[in-house]
Amino acid sequence: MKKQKIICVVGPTASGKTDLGVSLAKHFDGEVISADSMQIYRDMHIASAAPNESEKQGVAHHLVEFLPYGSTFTVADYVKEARLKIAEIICRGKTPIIVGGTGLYINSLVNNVEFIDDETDIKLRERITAEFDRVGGAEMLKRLNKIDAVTAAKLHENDKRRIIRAFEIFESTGNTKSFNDEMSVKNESPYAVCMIGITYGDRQALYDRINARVDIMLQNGLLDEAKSAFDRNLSGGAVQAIGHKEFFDYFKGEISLEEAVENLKRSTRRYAKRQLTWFNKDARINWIYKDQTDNAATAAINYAREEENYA
RNA sequence: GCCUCUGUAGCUCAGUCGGUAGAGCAGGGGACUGAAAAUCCCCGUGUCGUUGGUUCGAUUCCGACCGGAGGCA
Repeated sequence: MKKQKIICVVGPTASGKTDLGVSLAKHFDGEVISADSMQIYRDMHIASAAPNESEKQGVAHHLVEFLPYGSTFTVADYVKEARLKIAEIICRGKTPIIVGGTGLYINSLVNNVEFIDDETDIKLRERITAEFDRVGGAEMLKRLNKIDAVTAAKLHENDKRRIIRAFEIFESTGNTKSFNDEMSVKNESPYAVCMIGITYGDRQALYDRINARVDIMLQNGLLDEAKSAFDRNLSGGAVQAIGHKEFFDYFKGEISLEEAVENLKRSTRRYAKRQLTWFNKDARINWIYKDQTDNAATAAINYAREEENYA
């Protein structure tokens, strides 16, 4: 079966992915599918840097600001939705362009990871978490080693979330996480993907961009947006977003606004670094360095044109 | 002008009763399969202000000088 061609734009926050995605969409008659774990939520438009109508330039954008702030959404949900969107776009005879910075979402989609069709069992998770808190990470890891040595060997005793998840998988499916992981990538991907990465060659230049963008967000009303999130006091994926939680201590009167802004900038910088760590190991990515090229859009279009850049 | 305090990592500061030094923050590297903007792991050589002296040996003690802060006039 012939593989479906898709273009994928990745990179750290504030590197200009949105812009580049739109340029590619216009050139290749495409539609954008976001791969961003925060832009999916509503009511955090400024913090998540979701594209506004003028930035979209008439290009259709999918999986952006379509979920209530307090809801939960998982990688499995993402892959399911994104696959549907890709199929729809191809049906329309257009090119799907995945744009985003959430490495886990992108990898899972592009590598065709198959998730078991199953809801997250919160009760089970809570039970295992309580057990973890009772006996400690070292003991939990020891127990995990008995049922799934492969996974246990990869985890540190402090890696609470992953240890808990490993037990969660075992108890709900009866299979080990390592077995499920292996099974999850058995089927070959139906996509031929051209991965384009955008960043700055000079780390400091990226950080300068990030700092400046935070200041712009503040001018655009980030504080009010964060305040209303604070007042609603919801739970769910969105509360983890960088951009709101950094102001919570300020609203409580524990730190100054200035400190909160510095914390926000720092969190964003660290996030960008983690994103780079994630993407740097993906050999398929064709990198564009914004501070070393005159025209990022042209460079990206050239990559997307060459058949050899699809894998 | 005199007196006191002070000068150690990018920043804030410990410390060495004399054997060339270490924390926090910043920063760097890595991991990542259902919370992922989350979560987790690893990483500290720097003319110890400059310059003389004492000493086997000085960042540490003494002197001078150069910065900085405060006080007295």
